[in-house]
Amino acid sequence: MELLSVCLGVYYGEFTTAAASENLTASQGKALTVLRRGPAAMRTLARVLTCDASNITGIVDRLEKRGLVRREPSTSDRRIKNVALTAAGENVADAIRAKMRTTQAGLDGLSDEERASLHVLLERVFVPPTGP
Amino acid sequence: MELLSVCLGVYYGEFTTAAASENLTASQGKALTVLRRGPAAMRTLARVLTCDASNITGIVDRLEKRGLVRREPSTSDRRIKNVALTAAGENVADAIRAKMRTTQAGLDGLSDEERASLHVLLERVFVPPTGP
DNA sequence: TATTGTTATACTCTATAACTATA
DNA sequence: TATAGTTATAGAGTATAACAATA
Repeated sequence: MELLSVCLGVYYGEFTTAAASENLTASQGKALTVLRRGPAAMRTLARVLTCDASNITGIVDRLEKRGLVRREPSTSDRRIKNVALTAAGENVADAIRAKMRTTQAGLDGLSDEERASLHVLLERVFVPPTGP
Repeated sequence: MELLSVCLGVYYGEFTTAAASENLTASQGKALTVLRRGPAAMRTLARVLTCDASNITGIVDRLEKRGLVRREPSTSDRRIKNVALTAAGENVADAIRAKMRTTQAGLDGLSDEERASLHVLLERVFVPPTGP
């Protein structure tokens, strides 16, 4: 428990620093990281970032003002706005990922077998089994 | 890397919820958790919470107003104020810890051997070797 | 001179509540 | 009626810069 807290603190600290080096807050960096997988509705973004939907407006506002994301109307539901990374946003998201050096180096220091083992153990601790 | 981010989210979310159930923010809860190990100077607290020293004033102010911590002058250096948990603060810190049920249950689900293995792997990834 | 804690300031994140436009 | 996004608001966290007291 203690060690988990320390490790996750290191990880979060490194992510915050990486985001800051691109002049982004941790929340903004996290939003870009999420959008790296593909566009998402404002509501979806709120759920993934585990914050109230009203907060997303401001976060996306600031990212959009810097040209890192854009809002696109949904074709199927006119209430929905999808947020997508711009080319500049993709570059920044990639840059943040690349700057997670300590964590990445630590992972690279493990053998494939050890990495797989860590993966399994972390999943068992943190990813709750989906009941029927 | 991806999984680490998920684990961090789960752990941090659970901690935030546990702190909120005691009407505390995550930062306040973290401060109590740190002080559980013993009193610390304002400056030390800032370093552990990885934030600027100026922020600690407000965080400790709010905790002190609720009677969870107290400021004590250092006997050896009159510039220093040590922050210590009150009895009430200890109770709240214990309550937060007890409410980290999902994480604790996940850890309890591992065998002693698996837990030891996880410990070793996490240390290798996150705790950098101290060079000479 | 350097360090500790504080204050003042500005920005961001956060939840709540109320609003609009759609469904 | 219910949902998606927005706005307004208030409280909290955050870094920066400047300050008084002490080392």
